[in-house]
Amino acid sequence: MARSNEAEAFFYAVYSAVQEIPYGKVTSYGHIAKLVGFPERPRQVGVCLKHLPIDPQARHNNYNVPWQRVINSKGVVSPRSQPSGSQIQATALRAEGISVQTGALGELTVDLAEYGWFPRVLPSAVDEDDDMSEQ
DNA sequence: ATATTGACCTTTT
DNA sequence: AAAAAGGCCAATA
Repeated sequence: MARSNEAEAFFYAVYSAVQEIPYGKVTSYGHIAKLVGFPERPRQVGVCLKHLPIDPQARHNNYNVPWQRVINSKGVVSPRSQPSGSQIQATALRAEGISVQTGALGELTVDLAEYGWFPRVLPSAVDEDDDMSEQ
């Protein structure tokens, strides 16, 4: 089964990375992509998560994967196809104590400064370099 | 079989 | 400052 060994590895890597997200924290698709070693493929991360809770035995599904903790880089829950889906995700996030604000257009925004989880991947890129613009 | 879409991100106007 | 374009590749049409 599976498509290719490469694709399967990517799926599993993504699921593992998502499982690393602490409870009550969120991260972005792009960061997950970086963690698995493919910073240029954030969209495929979404493809992987889309497969998750739908079919229990369709593909490498894993109910232990907290897909809800993955949002886009703007700190907004991805609207996805149906508006209800984002609401479900927002509800799940609130259940973890994450504050999700609803915009006028139904945009579900999360404060990345508070709930964002972005561990640095690079081994030794910057050490004593003080970042002054952080917020 | 080819063509378009999409739970996105970065770089470039 | 905001908007457009490019890129990526599995899944769907």
